[in-house]
Amino acid sequence: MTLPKTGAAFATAFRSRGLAITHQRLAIYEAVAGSRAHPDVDAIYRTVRKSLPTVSRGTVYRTLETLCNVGLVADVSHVRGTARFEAALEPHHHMVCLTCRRIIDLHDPALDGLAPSKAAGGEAGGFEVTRYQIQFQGHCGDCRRKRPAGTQGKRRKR
Amino acid sequence: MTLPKTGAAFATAFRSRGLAITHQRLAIYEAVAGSRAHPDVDAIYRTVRKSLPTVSRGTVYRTLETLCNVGLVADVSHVRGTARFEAALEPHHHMVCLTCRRIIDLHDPALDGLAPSKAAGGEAGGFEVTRYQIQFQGHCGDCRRKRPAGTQGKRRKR
DNA sequence: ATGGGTGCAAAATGTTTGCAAGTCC
DNA sequence: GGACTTGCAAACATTTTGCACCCAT
Repeated sequence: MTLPKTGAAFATAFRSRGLAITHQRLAIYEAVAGSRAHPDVDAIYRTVRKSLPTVSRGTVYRTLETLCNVGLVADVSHVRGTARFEAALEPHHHMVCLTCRRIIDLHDPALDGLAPSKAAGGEAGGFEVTRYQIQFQGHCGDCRRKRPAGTQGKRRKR
Repeated sequence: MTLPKTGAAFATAFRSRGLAITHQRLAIYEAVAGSRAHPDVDAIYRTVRKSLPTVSRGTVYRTLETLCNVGLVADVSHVRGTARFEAALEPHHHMVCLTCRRIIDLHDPALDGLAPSKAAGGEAGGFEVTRYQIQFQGHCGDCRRKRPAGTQGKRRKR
């Protein structure tokens, strides 16, 4: 689970869910897995076009959603959708409910003062941290009460 | 700096930058400051319409950008813009360059195992954390070398 | 063969922008 | 009065969707 999934892992993830393995899906997955740049849809689209000149953007969108659902790919910006705002008070963190998209403020002194250790960030060289923010994702009390549990929604609408 | 800015702080922030204080700006700021729900543009627009029935969405967008720039309001989802993806490896964190928008992976064991302390989240009641992700924001080595320093860009394009 | 997947194009969202008119200092 | 703001509408960018055809299983 540490390095890029092999084609085998890819095939397994799909077969076990009854999803077809297509050239497009493979190519799109490889485009993401082969980049360290956290590419956006357009970058992925352009990359895939090189090997499959006829793919459409629609397929890229649909496939990325599928890949996210099967857990092979992740959307980096975990709070997606329309922009959301808050009054700028002192820095704090957020708990994001994956079911109802509610965002709950979290002020917790225990989480202050973190910093990436020098050793860690390979490419971190010279990165100057202005501030940071933690997003705890999960399910809020309300939603857990409503839905049994583990009954996760699909990818949220943008 | 702890509780919602007063009208005075609002006026100061604007005057000191030569920005006009208008009904719209005040109402929009109050709509954000008066909500704990991290409202999106549309929610803010609808709230403001109650007192200023003629405001336009354009003004809401522009004003929110202005408020972000003067530091009175913050965009909750700090990694905004188009959706960006990565292969799902083990959980890790990100350093986001505010200048060039580059996202750098950060694997740092020292940052694992965090959890919101029970005491903290007032509304946290029953929130079940599935995972979490830290975003360190700042400026990457490359950008710091190029621009003197403190020369921050405006709000990034969506 | 057959049902899910793809390509294409249109539609739906969300956000930005140009410009004339209005407002704040 | 002059510069900054607003409202409006059009332009843009991004993402979603309907539908006919195609291809993995």
